[in-house]
Amino acid sequence: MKYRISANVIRRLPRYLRRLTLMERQGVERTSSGDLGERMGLTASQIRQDFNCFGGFGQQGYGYRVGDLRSGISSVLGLERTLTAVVIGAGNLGRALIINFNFAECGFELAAAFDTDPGLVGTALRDTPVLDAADLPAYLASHRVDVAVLTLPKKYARDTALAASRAGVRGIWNFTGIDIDADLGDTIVENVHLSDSLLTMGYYLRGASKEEA
Amino acid sequence: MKYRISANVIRRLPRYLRRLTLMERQGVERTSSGDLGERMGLTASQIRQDFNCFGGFGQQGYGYRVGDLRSGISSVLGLERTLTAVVIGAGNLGRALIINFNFAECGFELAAAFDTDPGLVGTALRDTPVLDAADLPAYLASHRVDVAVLTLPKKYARDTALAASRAGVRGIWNFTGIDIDADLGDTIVENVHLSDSLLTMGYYLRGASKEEA
DNA sequence: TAGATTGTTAATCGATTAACAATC
DNA sequence: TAGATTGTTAATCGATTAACAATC
Repeated sequence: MKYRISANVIRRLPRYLRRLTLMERQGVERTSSGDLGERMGLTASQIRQDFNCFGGFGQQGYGYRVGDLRSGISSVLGLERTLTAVVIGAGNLGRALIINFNFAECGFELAAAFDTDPGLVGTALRDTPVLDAADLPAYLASHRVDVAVLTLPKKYARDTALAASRAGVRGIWNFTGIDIDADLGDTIVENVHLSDSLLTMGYYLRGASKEEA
Repeated sequence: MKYRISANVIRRLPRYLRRLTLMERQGVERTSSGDLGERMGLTASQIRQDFNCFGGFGQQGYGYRVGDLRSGISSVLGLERTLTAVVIGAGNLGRALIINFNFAECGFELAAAFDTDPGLVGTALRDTPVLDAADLPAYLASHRVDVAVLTLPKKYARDTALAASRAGVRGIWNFTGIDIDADLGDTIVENVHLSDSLLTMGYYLRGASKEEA
């Protein structure tokens, strides 16, 4: 049990979880660092190192039981404790998340969405009520909200994040495409920059064709 | 000029580009590794190392001209050469990308979207025509498409990726939430797992409150 | 010129890989 | 027991940081 787990390891945990969930569904009951490494493109060594950050999930000479490993990692991520989220901005992206994204599988309950569109306010999207954005401050004051999902226009991002943070929201999942680097105290901000991912792929694509030429 | 640029450096380039674009808009004309590092939370050393992978963008004793640096990085990413993309699946997420995502800024032209919904086929979403998914093979055969954006249901992901790859598509930007690890030759797959990002934040959120308790 | 800041080399740090004794 | 595979320590590799001469 290491004192401090590196961010690299933490960022691999969701991948492990995903793969193990898949294997469990496929009926695979047993695995080993070698087997898992092959499936995931990692070395057996790295996998054993990673798992040993949290104390032995495995059994010498046998390997790992898929179910135990999955629930062990799930527990390291804290998934048995459900946190509460609200989506702020029910445009296309907000709706996509509300309707398609599996918050529960990530240990979150999606309690409500907020929007300014009078045509949306009062409706529900797949069991999630859409409330008036004007009522957000009152809502945050009276409900425990752990995470605010920002899917509203860029220009409101900063102020909304600041207000949410001051109202006790502890995490901001930010899809607005701008970096929120205001002083939010110890509110954690996870900036999702889809463009980073496409730009990176673009680099490799263009590089690849350059070598051909 | 290093022989091989590490993936770590490449993944930082979009962040540099974003920040420099912002600074340019704000009218900042000049910067230094120290200044930029402070703005971005990186060390001056690292920034100089990163930039020197591509040959000096700066001037000793002066620093970097923001515009030059931005266009230098833009050029490293290959943004002057436009690639072509199509979105496959015009549900909420697909529409969110078509309508809100700035493909042009990432060096892509969004040529078309594909869906099976007869109510959508034939319409246009912000200048992007929505075509019948049944015509996708014919389209790929007759148009150069560099990247397919997968925003369709999970179950079609693998087959669609395979078909696209065989039809000459060189990159798959995959939002379906499953890892596509079929043998796609040298087609590059960029899997976007939004859940990874939320799970990671969840880990830190839960950890933070544990320490409080 | 003097001051500032790069480009680049050297030192440190951390992460990955290899090796192997422990043990199921 | 013999074979397999972990947990863990040691070795390697790469990435970040520090230092400093070059130079604008």
